[in-house]
Amino acid sequence: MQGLTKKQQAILDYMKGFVAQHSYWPSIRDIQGKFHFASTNAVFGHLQALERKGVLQRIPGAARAYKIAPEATVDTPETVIRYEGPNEEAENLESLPLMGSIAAGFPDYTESTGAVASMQAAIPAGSRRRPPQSFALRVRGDSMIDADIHDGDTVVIEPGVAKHGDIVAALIDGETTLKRLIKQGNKTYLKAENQNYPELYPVTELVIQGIAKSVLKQI
Amino acid sequence: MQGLTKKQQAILDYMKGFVAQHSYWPSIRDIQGKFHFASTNAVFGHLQALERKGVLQRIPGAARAYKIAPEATVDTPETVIRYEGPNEEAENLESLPLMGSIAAGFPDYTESTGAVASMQAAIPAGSRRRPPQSFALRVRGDSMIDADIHDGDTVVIEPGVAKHGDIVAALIDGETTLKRLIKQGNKTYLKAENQNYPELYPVTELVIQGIAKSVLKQI
DNA sequence: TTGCATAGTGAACGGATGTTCAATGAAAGT
DNA sequence: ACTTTCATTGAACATCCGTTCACTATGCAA
Repeated sequence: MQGLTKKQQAILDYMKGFVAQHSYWPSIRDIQGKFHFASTNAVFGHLQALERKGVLQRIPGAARAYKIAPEATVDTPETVIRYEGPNEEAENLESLPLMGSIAAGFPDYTESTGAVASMQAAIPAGSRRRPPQSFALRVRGDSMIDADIHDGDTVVIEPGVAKHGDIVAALIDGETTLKRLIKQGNKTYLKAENQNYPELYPVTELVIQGIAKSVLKQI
Repeated sequence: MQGLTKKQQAILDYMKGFVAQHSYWPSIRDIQGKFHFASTNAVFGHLQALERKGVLQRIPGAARAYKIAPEATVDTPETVIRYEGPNEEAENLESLPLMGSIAAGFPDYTESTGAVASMQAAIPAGSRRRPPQSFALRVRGDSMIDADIHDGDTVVIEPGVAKHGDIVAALIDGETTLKRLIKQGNKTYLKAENQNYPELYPVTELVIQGIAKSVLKQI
């Protein structure tokens, strides 16, 4: 049960990004096209590997249907946050599965890759009533403590167009990080809310998975 | 651009709920089965209607692939907190209405409860392993700011036996207040976490509605 | 009445998509 | 050297699933 291969990680990242962008999963042939495989079976094998390693769950026979396995590592209860309108039926309710953890620090690979492997991006569709497509992420790291977001907190992420000053979940080097979005002219930065961290983190290509709307803190 | 039909709304809600639970969209036949249609075309027509009305976007030819149009109307977010185990079915869920708002200050205002009546907290029906019965309360007042609980926050309350040091929702003079429970010998106090408030609030008869387990903060 | 949108049945088509079989080669561990 | 795992090709299969066609029925507005 070791870490993921480079390509497995890349495929997983692509799937996460795809889902975050489209709100539905890619087909095997979508992935095949992206990675220029000559056979769908190449993708199929990787997906099997991802499932065998426990980071992805396939739904046999169903098209564009996957689940990201919740983090197997030690953590507190699988908290789920849900938005709901008044007087709604139970079946109409929406839950935000806890997709995994999010790094609040910049990716530094001093530690092994295993811990970071099982992140998840967005999924879900959303509620017409309130959040369009929301999901919850557990925060790891301390780079946002000045924004009162600490290690172990759970943030609710909503997809949407991020503005200057928003706290966003962004995909950097295959890992989702939580940072404040800074726009200066035509340049974009990600800023950690921690005096001990470098002020601005310039980015050219940026995949924003959503905007942090609220924080759930364990007392 | 009139509103949705009852059935259109129901189908849309079902799709949203399905995605929230499974992290992938339902197929047309999934919907068909749910609503006991004899033909897939019944669903197909409704999906077309939903798309024509602009609330749903189909991706032609792609299976289980949809997008939900962001909602135009703006209203106050009806935030609800919910605990759930992984891989839980929606049918097992039950929702309990929110009790109202909770005063984080000692009872001093005389306010009606009407404004906050419509929130709901939901918990899984079957799973005893997680919170037995949880509910959410919106915090009013500032008496717990030293515990990082501010006005407007939402706290998740779990029934249970409160220990010394727990933050509890207690009923005082007919109003629920949020305080830290202090036990000294055989005496019990409620303590506000605010330097400007009196340290201890002695109580003889105490109705504890639950223990605050987590806080949801709007960013 | 005449439309027109909504709502539905029943059957069928065809493409999209997951899945399997056979086979090759490289890298890594025994 | 031998086995295992990983990575990939190529072709084909089975079916899931979106889509279309033909037809019926209701309620509503012009």
